[in-house]
Parts: sequence; C-alpha cells; structure tokens
Amino acid sequence: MATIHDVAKIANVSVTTVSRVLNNRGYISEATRAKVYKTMEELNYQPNEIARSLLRKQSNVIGLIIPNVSHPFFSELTNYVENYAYEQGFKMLLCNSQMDPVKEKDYIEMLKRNRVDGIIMGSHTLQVEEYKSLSSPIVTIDRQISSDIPYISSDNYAGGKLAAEMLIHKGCTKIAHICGNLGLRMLSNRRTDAFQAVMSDKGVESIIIQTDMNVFDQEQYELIMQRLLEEHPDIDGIFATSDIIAGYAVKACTAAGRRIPDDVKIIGYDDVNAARWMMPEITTIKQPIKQIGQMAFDLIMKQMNAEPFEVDNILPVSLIERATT
Amino acid sequence: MATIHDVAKIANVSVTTVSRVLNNRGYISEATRAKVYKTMEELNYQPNEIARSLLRKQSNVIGLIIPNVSHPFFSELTNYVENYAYEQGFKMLLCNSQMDPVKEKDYIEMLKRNRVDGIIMGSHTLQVEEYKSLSSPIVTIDRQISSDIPYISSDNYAGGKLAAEMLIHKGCTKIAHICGNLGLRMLSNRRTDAFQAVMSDKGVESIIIQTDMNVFDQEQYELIMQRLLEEHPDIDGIFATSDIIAGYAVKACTAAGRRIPDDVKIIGYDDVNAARWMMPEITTIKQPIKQIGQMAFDLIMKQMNAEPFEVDNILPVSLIERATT
DNA sequence: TGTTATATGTCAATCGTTTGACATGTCAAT
DNA sequence: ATTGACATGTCAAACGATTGACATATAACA
Repeated sequence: MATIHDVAKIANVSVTTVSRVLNNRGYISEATRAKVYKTMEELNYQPNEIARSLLRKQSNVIGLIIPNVSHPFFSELTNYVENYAYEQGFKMLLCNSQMDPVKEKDYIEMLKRNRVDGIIMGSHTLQVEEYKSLSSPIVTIDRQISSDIPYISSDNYAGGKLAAEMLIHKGCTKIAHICGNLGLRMLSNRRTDAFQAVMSDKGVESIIIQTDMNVFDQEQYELIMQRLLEEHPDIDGIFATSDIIAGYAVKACTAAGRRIPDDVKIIGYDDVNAARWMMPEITTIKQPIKQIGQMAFDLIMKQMNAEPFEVDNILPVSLIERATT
Repeated sequence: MATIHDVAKIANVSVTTVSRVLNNRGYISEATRAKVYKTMEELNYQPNEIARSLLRKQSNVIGLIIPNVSHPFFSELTNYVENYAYEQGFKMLLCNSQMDPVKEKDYIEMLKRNRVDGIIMGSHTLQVEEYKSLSSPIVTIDRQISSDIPYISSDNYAGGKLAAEMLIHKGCTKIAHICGNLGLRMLSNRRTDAFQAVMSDKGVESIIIQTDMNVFDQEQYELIMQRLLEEHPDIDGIFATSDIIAGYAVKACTAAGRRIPDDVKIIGYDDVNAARWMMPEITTIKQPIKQIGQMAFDLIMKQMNAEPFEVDNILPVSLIERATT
C-alpha cells in the first residue's frame, strides 16, 4: 500500500503539500492539486485511516451490540443504524452477543480497545455495574441502566395496553401472553405489566409464558405453543411479544384445528417486514424501528460532541391491524 | 483513556515492562506481572488497538459488503460470518450497499482506507475492472470475477435442476420461475439456466420473470405475482429464487383462490429460517449458509497468511420438501 | 569465584499521518 | 521599492504501542 510519502516522492512535492491537498488547508495551486490527485490515482493511494484515527483520537467507528442479526427486528434495526451512520461518515462494527454474558462483556472490551466513538447496546445480559466502567458514549435500546446513560425504547406500556385492549375489544375471554425472559431488566417487560393491568382491570382470564427469545430455537416455540394449546384449549386470544412468535402461534393454532381469527385472535409486536410475509398477515404493534436506529446514532453523536441530549427517549407505537384479529 | 505510559508510571515500572507483560515476552516476575495487571485494572486500561494495528500493519478487521442485512439470507450469512470471525479474534465492519453501485464503490474504498485485512463481497453491482485495484484479500459470494479471486457459491445449477425436476415430477405442466436481475453477472443466474434446460428438455411450458430482489419493496412482489396469475391463470408450478418470493407466491395464489399444493406447487430457494415461519411451510432448495460464511472467512485468512487456497468453491445444495409441493 | 538464568531498565526507531512554526520564494499591486 | 497574497518547502513533535539492542543487577548454581 502506498503511503503519503510515496505520493509525495512521485509527485515531486513535499509530504506536507500532499497532506495539504488531502485536508484542504493552506494555499495550494490548482496545478499542484491536480498533480497530487493524479499521483494518488496512479498509485491507488488511500490515506491510512488507522494512522489518522490514532492522531485525531477519533475512529469514526461505532459499535452495535445486539443478540443476533438473524432476528428480523435486529436485522432491520442494524440496517437503519448502519445506513444512517454511513451518511454521516461513520462505520459500524457489528457484534452478535448471542445472549451470552461472557461474549457481551468481551465485545464491550474489544470495542473499547478499538476506541470506537460510541456503543449502541441492544443486548442486555450484563449487570448494571459492568457498564459503569464505560467511558465512551453509549446508548441502550430497551433498557434503562442509570440516570446518565440515555436509552431509547418505544412506549412498551402503551403497546402492551393497546394489544390487550384490542383483544378484549374483539371479544377474547381467555388470553395468553408470550413474553421474553422477565428476569432480564428490559423495558419490554412493561408490555407484560400493561397486559396484566388491563387483564385484571377488565377481569379477563390470562396466562403468561416466558421464553428466552432465541429465534433459532424454532422447536422451543413450537413446543411452547403446542403445550399452551393443549393445556388451555379454551384460549381465544394470544398476545405475542414479537411477530415471529405470533407466526408460530398462528401455525400452532391452525395445526390444532383452530381458525384465525374466528376461534383465536393473535397479535404480534414490532411490525417487522416478516409480519407481512406470513399468512394470514400478522396484526401487530408497530415499533418505529427506523427512528430508533437513527436516534441511537444521534445520541452517540451528541455525546461525542458534548451537546445536550435527552436521557429518556420513549417513542410512540401504533396498532397495525391485519388479518389475525 | 489511560495509556501504557500511565500504567507504567502508576505501577512504577518501565513502559517496556508493561509491554512485556501485555505481550508475554521476555522475563517477568510474578510479582511484577501481578502489579501491572492490578494497575491496568485500576486504571481500566485497554491497550489501544489502533496504535497496535498501525505498527503491526494488521487491523484484525474484515469488511462484509452485502445488499441489505434485512434480507434473511444475508442476515443469516452475516451472523455466521461475524460469529466465526469473532472466534478467530477478528471484528467485522458491516456495509449495506443497498444495491447502489456508488455506495458499493465507496464502501470498498472506505474499507481500504481502514486497512481491513480482507473483504467479503456479497453485493455485486460493479464492473469487473473496479475490483482489480483491490490489493487486499477478497472473496466473493455468488459471483466469479476473475481467475485469481476466490469465490463461493452453492451449486446453483444443481439447485435449479432439482427444483425444476421436482415440480415436473409432481405433475406441473406450466411453470413460472421468478429470478433476480439476470443482467447482474451473478452465479445465481445458473439456477435459471438449469431451469430452462430442464423445461425445454422435458418439453414443459415455462415463464421467466425477473425482479430486482429488493425485499423492502413488498409491493413490487405483490404486483408481480398478481399479474403473473392474471396473465397465466393456468400456472401450476412456481420456482422462486428466494424463500421470501416464494412466500409472496403463496399469498398471491391463495388470494386468487388457488390451493397450495393442490392447484399450484411452489418451491423457494435458500432455506432461511423464515421459510418455516410461513404457512404452509415452504419447500425449498437449501443453501449451506453457515458453511458459506465460514468458508468466506477462511478464504480471507488463507490469503492473508499466504496459504494455498481453492479459487472455485461450489457447495452442495439439497432439496427440503415441506408443505408447498 | 565465576557463570548463568532471571529481572528490569534505558533508548531509539517505527507504523502513517497531521500540524504548527518558520523559511523562502514568486508575482502583482501600490 | 515595498507590501502582501499566494505557493511550497523543511523540520519536528505527536498519537500509543512494540521491539531490538544493550546495560545493569540480583540470585542461584557449579
């Protein structure tokens, strides 16, 4: 790889001059500028960003830690974050924690060693203290860590309420709610809070089932849904905490000979693209994924530039009614 | 952020000594080692990988360029690549080209500026010459660029053949094939070659429709499928070049009142997780995505270490029969 | 007593780039 | 003839870490 010295030598100018055209500072004649550019072209020169980062103490890289990109919610989020970061001249290191605390910790340290300008945390298997050592800008998605670390989430309580009320409104009398691991301190647990509140408020019978949200473990979902329907054949409403789970619910109900939405009404969460690939299309609570991604990046930027920022960022959700309710 | 100098000063040893414990070289007493580690802990010191990369001329970063992580095939591939890279101590910069040649070119240059140790190209909107300037290790997925750049693909011809023959075997007499943009020089076009060969060989009527493979443009797929069924109501077999398109085919057929698999048999491609979220589950040609991801990374490593490697890497596919045929 | 393994230190160069300070021109306008 | 804008050069320090060469010191062993 050619260096700035090679360019200088070939173009017959000083390194300083090359640096000046590269960074557009000081006086440079058009002739020299052209000559330097031509030489860079010839040598296929690309300035070494590693050296620049070292000097500038800024890498223009952010890290994104999520459980797994294969989950539609995270793959869409990742896409938005990356795109938005790219527009602002930043790159993104992707880290799949696979919900493994050791790996998650390891990733955080790796990102620090690589001096990323900020970390977006979408995976939360660690204890709060573990984050304290993080000096770099950080923003969490769907988890509130401390009063000075900004977080973004959609309005989970409202979402849970919306879902629960819609099922009741549609006439459901026994509703199951499939959620993630409530032991993890995630804000998505508030969906469950809202669900329970509505159920007890309206006096509707309900069942809550926790899962570990591992999309890969397809069998887990199949089993859970199957058992649910066996143990509670009279269920007529299901509120799943993701569209994918809702999809499994649809399949299990159909397999059990129950019609959707006539016998059982199902509502998912997220409104990922996949919700429309399924048949029937999944009714769902839409999270503004694009906005979450952009806001996450913006909050990193604001911290980097020491601009003021909001710590609590709760985005609105909306009900998208499709064919499963 | 603390530097190695800070650690040395606080621990009351020389910088060289700290470096020695860090890199495990030379003689170090247990006492000193412990003292240094303790100090690093206290200062929350993480060695600056940027400085290391600069000196070592190796970043331990690879770049992955794909059209869009939101597409299940790529999100699964990304997950495998990242995981495998992580196991070997590498990080991954993710780049979504969005099928934009300008962006793709820009990404390649960005990755070069950042001195990544290798690039895995899964997006192919550029002309062959554009890749010639790439001095770093590179491997392409599903596209053959030149005789010295290794590529990986699954056996597309065999996959197309398998799909076509299975539909005919199941009694289809008029088969539509929905493929990607054949203008792009991708190896997946060989599926279409195989399809056509089988069709003409067996004398079965067929229709070929190109799409631009943009998963986000849901309406495009809906429209295409709808028009296809209107113009050719007698179609009884569909071979889609992805499971997602197959999903849309299922929906359109059902909407048109055609039963699956009785009236129309549908086969997809890839065998992504989503193929099993759909109902009925999609019959498909399985690509070994995990293996593709690992091999891509391995080929980068081999080039890096100047080890011998295979240029042509064609992985086997298999037919997974589910409910749509 | 001398030899050797162990332990640590000093020093300087290196990776590729940026930047400030300063010097030395040329050329045109006053 | 003087001034000032423009153009380019030289030089050195800095970013944070690694590494080889070399010096020095202690402890153990023969």
